[in-house]
Amino acid sequence: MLHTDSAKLLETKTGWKQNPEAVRMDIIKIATAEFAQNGLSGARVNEIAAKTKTSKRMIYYYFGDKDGLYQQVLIEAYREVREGERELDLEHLEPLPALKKLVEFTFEHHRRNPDFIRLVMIENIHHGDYLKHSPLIQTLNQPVIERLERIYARGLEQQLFRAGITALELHWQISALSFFNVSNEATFTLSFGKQLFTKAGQASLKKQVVEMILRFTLRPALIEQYLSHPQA
Amino acid sequence: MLHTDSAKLLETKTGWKQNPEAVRMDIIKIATAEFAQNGLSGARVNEIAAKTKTSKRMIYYYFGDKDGLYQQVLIEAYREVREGERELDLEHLEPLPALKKLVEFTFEHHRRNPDFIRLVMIENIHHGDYLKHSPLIQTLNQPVIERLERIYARGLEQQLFRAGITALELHWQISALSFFNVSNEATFTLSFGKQLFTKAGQASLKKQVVEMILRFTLRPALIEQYLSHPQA
DNA sequence: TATAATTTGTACCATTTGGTTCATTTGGTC
DNA sequence: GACCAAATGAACCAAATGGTACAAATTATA
Repeated sequence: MLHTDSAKLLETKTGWKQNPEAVRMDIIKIATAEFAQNGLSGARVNEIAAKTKTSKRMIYYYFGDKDGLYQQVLIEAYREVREGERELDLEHLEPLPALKKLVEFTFEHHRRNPDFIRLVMIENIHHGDYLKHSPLIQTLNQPVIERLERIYARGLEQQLFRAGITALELHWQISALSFFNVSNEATFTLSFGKQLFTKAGQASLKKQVVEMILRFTLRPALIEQYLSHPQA
Repeated sequence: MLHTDSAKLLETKTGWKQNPEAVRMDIIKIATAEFAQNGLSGARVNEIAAKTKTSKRMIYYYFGDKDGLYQQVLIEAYREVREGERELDLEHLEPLPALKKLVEFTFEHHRRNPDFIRLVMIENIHHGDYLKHSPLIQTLNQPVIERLERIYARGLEQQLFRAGITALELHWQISALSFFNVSNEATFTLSFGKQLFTKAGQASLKKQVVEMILRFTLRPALIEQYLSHPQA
């Protein structure tokens, strides 16, 4: 009975053919949602197993223990999200539109991946203890900075951007604004109402975030010229 | 033996005299640290009880169950943090210094209260379910917006600030930058190195955050004039 | 001082939870 | 088709965990 569904996935080769990779990914998918929803200690291995196409036995067979599963979930989540960012082609754009597009994309990308955001929150609650053991992450994240660096360098060259800004700090700022928007929606809403989290509110917020980054980066003399201001 | 210490706290009135409020606060103090460190499901009632001057029995006597304790911890944390913000007197300052001081204060205040930040993170993981049942929070948070509103209104009047900004969005932005700085330190460090979290890195970051808010708020024509720029 | 109400300590319990044991099935290979 | 290694299922377990029963101590009160 458990196999009526999974059989389809598993018989990619001849006949039955065991397909560990598919089973592994099925477990990770389910576990991702479960950890994101309930946290590390909040998630239940039994619950994860029940929602999986396979059994608890398999979770321990493939991942050793709960922590091992959580760790793989984390890494997979990072990989997938960073993968999604790679499509973004900014090299052929002028510095200002490139920066604008990058900010908009980051803002939307975070919004579209709340489970990833939640996993990162959870990992931060744990002081990054599980990501520590995976040297893969630096490699995975480095390109983000380099891309931003190139945009900034071009903007400097063209005397569009002011000097004295580091790509790392700029990335930090873009991340902060985009991350917080998703991570703290619940408490912010309870404290100050839903306004900012309606469709209109989010659109406005995105625009403001873009403006904030651009006004920070542009040479002041160019701000009026490059930013449209509808009502004043 | 348990009473050798607590007795001192408890005999504020005549003789022994039970002092529930002191016991309650002792429990909350310990529980705050424990929840902040381990999350809701991660924290252990037994552990909290052990570190307390009193017993597990008392926790259930005063707070009903684990959730009840967590809820009180949350509310108390909010109250205490907001209390700390009230000392800030901005009314007698000119709009620009007032805004600058507010941003700097928020940035430092978050940094100084990591346990509060962690509790808010945890509560967001739980979709704000426990704060929902406490109508006190809106009341507790409203003043922050009003204070910012007054600063902005004065800045507008003096033609220092540009039009079209809402106090709520501005507060959101200040919060985002200050919150993220503490909440995501672990994963950000693992991804991009410790640079931004050394003493020098944090000082720079604070300065950049202030600049970002001011450049966003000031009328462009006034930026060069009001912001010092040492190296260019 | 008898009595009622509040407060606290000890021992205990039912359930849940992460994790395992053992046996079986499956697919490939000689 | 005999045999082996990989993969899987079901029942089971010890420990941890939130929570409680019961009784004792303390205080206030009449």
